[in-house]
Amino acid sequence: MYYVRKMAKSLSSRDLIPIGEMARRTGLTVSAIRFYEDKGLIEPVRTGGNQRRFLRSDLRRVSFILIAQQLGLSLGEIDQEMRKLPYGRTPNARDWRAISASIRGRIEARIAELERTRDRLDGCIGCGCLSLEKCAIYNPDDKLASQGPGPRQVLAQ
Amino acid sequence: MYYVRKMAKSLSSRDLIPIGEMARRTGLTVSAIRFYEDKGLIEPVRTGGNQRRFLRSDLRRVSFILIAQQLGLSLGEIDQEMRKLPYGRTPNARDWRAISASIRGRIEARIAELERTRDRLDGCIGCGCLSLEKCAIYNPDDKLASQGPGPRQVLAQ
DNA sequence: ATGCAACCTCAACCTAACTTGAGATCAAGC
DNA sequence: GCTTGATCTCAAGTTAGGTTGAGGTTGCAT
Repeated sequence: MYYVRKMAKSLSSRDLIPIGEMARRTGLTVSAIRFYEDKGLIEPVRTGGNQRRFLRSDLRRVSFILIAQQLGLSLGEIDQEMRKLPYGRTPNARDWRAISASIRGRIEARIAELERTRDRLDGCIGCGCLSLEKCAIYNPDDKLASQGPGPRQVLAQ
Repeated sequence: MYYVRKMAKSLSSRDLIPIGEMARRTGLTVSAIRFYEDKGLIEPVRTGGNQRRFLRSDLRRVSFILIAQQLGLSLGEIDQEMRKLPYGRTPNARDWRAISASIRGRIEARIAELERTRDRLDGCIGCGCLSLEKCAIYNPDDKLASQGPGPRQVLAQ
């Protein structure tokens, strides 16, 4: 009897992490962690009293979220990356290498885009046209490539 | 008399632009133009019947907004840049050169930041640690440099 | 067995940059 | 003068990534 009670205590305190401790250990706020659960990024178990308990692997999962966020991915994109893994597994070192490589592509692309903008801006500084019709910055390469909210097309002046 | 009427007509139809035409000529929606006015970025005059009428210089002003937005400035930052100009003048070619130079700085900085991240990621691909404690991406240079909403500090795993 | 910190849910609020809709008015051609 | 399209205001909705607060419950140590 004593033995069983001890086992039970050991299991719950060593491997089931309450949300406050998760917050302390990840640097997130409690509300942010709940928010991520809401978005389906983590799925803690619950105690009989309905309190969240996280597994150690959730720390790894949260680490992944934070790092990917740092790399500029939205929570939606992060969710997608994690769901690519078989059985919704928490990413391990091998997965991380694969995902990192794909993220590297995004970074490269973003850098290239900014470099193009910078070069166009250099040409533009001498020009000072401020005409949407002619501006190389406002009219990058593709005309009318419209997506999402925001300015749609270009004519002006 | 005839002369005066002609002048008046010439003035209003050539130089006072209704919001719909502004929209057509800038590619913005009517609601976006009203929104920019709301934010203080443009200040059209009004007709007796309370309709907005824009000056030709407002086309230039809107061009500036759109180009600066393309360069990654928020509407607030754009407003600040425009208010730097004496008498709230619409930016001309000389102003544009000054502002462009300052914007170029931001772009350079952003590129440098992404390059650092990319290089850290390269180191990280081989590591696969996924530990917030050690991760070079999540722990760039400065610890606890917290600003705005979002993750605050780092400990984990 | 009790006190209190930690936890729970749900709703509302926040910024940015707009859009959408309702209900009313204006301007211009015929 | 009438119709019709363009405009007007004002309120509410949208997405992302959360925060804040109210009001209520749990869990653990003493």
